[in-house]
This record gives sequence, structure tokens and C-alpha cells, in this order.
Amino acid sequence: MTQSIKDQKEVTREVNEKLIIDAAEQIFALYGFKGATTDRISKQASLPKANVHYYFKTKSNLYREVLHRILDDWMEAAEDFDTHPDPKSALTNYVISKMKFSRNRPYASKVWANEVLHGAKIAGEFFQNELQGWVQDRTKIVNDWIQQGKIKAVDPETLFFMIWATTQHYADFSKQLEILNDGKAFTDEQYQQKTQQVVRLVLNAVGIE
Amino acid sequence: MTQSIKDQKEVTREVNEKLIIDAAEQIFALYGFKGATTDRISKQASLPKANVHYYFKTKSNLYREVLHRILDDWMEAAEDFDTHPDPKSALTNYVISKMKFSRNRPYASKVWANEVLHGAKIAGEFFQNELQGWVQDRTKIVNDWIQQGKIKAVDPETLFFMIWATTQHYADFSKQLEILNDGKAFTDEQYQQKTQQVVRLVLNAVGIE
DNA sequence: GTCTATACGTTGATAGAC
DNA sequence: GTCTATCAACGTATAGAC
Repeated sequence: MTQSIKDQKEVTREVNEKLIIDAAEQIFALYGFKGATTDRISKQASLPKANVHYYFKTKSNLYREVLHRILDDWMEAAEDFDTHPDPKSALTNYVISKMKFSRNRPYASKVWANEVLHGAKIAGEFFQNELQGWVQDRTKIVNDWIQQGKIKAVDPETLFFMIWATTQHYADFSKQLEILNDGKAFTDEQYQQKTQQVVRLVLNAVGIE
Repeated sequence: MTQSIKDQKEVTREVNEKLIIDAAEQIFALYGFKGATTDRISKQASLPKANVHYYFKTKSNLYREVLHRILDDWMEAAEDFDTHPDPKSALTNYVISKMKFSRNRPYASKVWANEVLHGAKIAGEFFQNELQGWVQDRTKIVNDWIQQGKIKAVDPETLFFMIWATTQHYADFSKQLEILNDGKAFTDEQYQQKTQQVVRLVLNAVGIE
């Protein structure tokens, strides 16, 4: 008997928690941690403020959850690098994947940038190991390519940092791009073209083509 | 008679205003606009909180002044691009200049990133024209290089965006670099080497060398 | 599980003595 | 021009009715 009721409640909980996390991601991105108020988040989620505290207890907890989800999604993009053996495909697909993330999840990118900018006080606790491991593994791959003469001799860490910086900039500094684009946000077609240009610059940088 | 007194007061004012702006740049960088309190800024400047309001009236005013100074300094770095006629020197010196700025003025870079990240609500009012003009002029120069066959055909805007993104990332995401560097900040020597790597990647990207 | 009303702490800003 | 004391506004969090 209680099973179906419990299920119903759990569904409600899951739905509302997702509503709140989605809303929080956007509000944290737009206003920063301190600037974001639980009141604004609740309004964005179309729920009473008290419910936000009911589900997540504190604003800091909610923020931590938002960061966790972003890191998971960020890691997923790495697959597009790993599943292609040759440098041209791997780099091309990775850059495209990162550019798509900036396009589809601009708030996520901004929340992350904001967090690292201010010292990664919260995220630092849990993303340290993942980041180091990720870079170590891919550094090996890039160094192999260099030894096999497939790409020019470049510092792998600097290369990845450049790819992250450039692709994430399209989300984090979108306002600056908008200003340069006569105040208008990029159309899908414009964004596609910019993506191709970034791919070309990255391939050039390692001497492919 | 009052001349010398007035001079003295003006000197005091200038000294204190600079103290406060320096402190504010750091506190805004570390905590964001909302997270930065006038109390913390005043303590950082070793002055009573009331003096901050005496000199700048409001926190928003002070923030605006901080942004103005940053934009001025940012524009100055462009000289290292303009004073060299050939692409290799111009790009090399510009990248080095931008990397130096990230090293010497990390707080300035972070305040700017934070401002643009959250929609450039304040800076947008005054940096729109300067940015558009800056990019238009340099786009011409890059296109000339392309037509003269001095560099590969790349989109100038994407190129500049990549240079800004990468060089500013060394300030804005310094925490992430620190984590990858076993928790230690870069030494001057390490930073020099990274700078050389970035220069190489940028030159490769446009097909020089 | 939902929501209104409220307590409590923090912060921007100022009044007024020096 | 400097600084202490103070206030009003706001925001987090919760108590308690439904």
C-alpha cells in the first residue's frame, strides 16, 4: 500500500529537486554565489522559498549539488577525445564537443568559471583527483603522437589549457562576443562557423593539415 | 595661503583613493561584487569603513572606478601588438605582454572576467565602443598579412579571441593550474616556459615558422 | 509534503562628535 | 578630513499551521 505513495513522493522529490537545481544553475551563473538569493532561485523554479530549504537545507548545499552535476557533465565531454585513435579526429571531435557544451550549457560553464575564479573553495575539495588523473592520462596520449611524428612537439598541458580556455570562453565571455556582433547573440550558423575556425586553429597549432 | 593646505589634502585624497582602489580590486576579485563587503575592503586598505564611503560614496561607484582602471590597463597592452609591423614580432610580443599582465595583475583580470561573466552590466556601458574599434582596426592588419601571404588564412576575430582566452586563463583559472602543479603556484621560471609554449602554439596556429 | 509568517544575522550607508 | 556609533534593508533559515 504505502509503496505506491512512497513512489509518488519520491517522484515529486526528484522532479522538484531537478527543477531547483536547474533554476539554481542559472541564478548562480547570472549573479554569483552571494548575489544569488534563495528567493530568486525559488521564483525561477516556480516554488516557494521554503521548499528550496526543505529539499537542500542550505544554500551552500544546493550550490555544491550544482557544482557536482557540472563536473560530471564536463567529464563526459572527454569521451569524444578518447574514442578516436588518431590525433586529427580526437582533437577535432573534442573541440566540437566542448564548443557544443558551451552553446548548450552556458550557465553550467559560467558557474564553474565563477567557482574557480574565486579560488575553487568548494569544488576544490572534490575535483582535484579527477582533474589530475584526466590530464595525466591524456598527456601520455599526446606525447605518443609526438614521438610517432604525428603532430608537432608541443607541451600537452599547454595545449589542453588552450582548448579549455578558448572553448569555455565562448560561454563565459559570450557578452563580449555579443558586443562585437553588434549586440546580437550568435545564430546557430554563426556558431557553427566559429566552431570550425577554432578547430582549424587548434589543428594548425599542432601542425596537422 | 590655502594653496599649500589644499595641495596637502589633495595628496591625501589621491593616496587614500589609490589605497582603496587597490584593496577593492583584490577583494572584488576574491569574493565577487556582492561577496565583497565595504568592511573587508576598508580593512584591506587599513582605513575605517566610513572613509571608503566618504571617498566613493557607494560600493557601486568604487566598483565602477576599479573597472575603469582595468580597462585602461588592458588597452595599454595593445601597444605591444601595434608597434611591430611583421606578424611574428607583433603576435609574439602581444602574447608575452598579455601573459605578463596575467602574472602581474591577476586580480584585475579576475575582476574583469567576473564582470563579463555576469553580463557586463556595469562595464558594458563604457567599453562597447572601445572594444569594437580595437578589434576592427586589428582585423584589418591581420587580413593584410593574410593577403600578403605572410600568415595562413584564419578568422582574425577567432584568433584574437583565442589569444585573450588563453592568456587570461592563466590568471582567471590559476587555481586549476595550481592543482595540476601539485598544489603549488608557478615559479617565475615555470611561467616563462608556459609563456613560450603559448607563443609557439599561437604562431603555429597562423602558420609561422 | 507545502507554504506563510517571522526571527536573526549581516551589510551598506550615514549622522554627528572630533 | 577622520572615525565611532547606529540604523534600515535585506537575506537565510526555520517554526508551525495546513
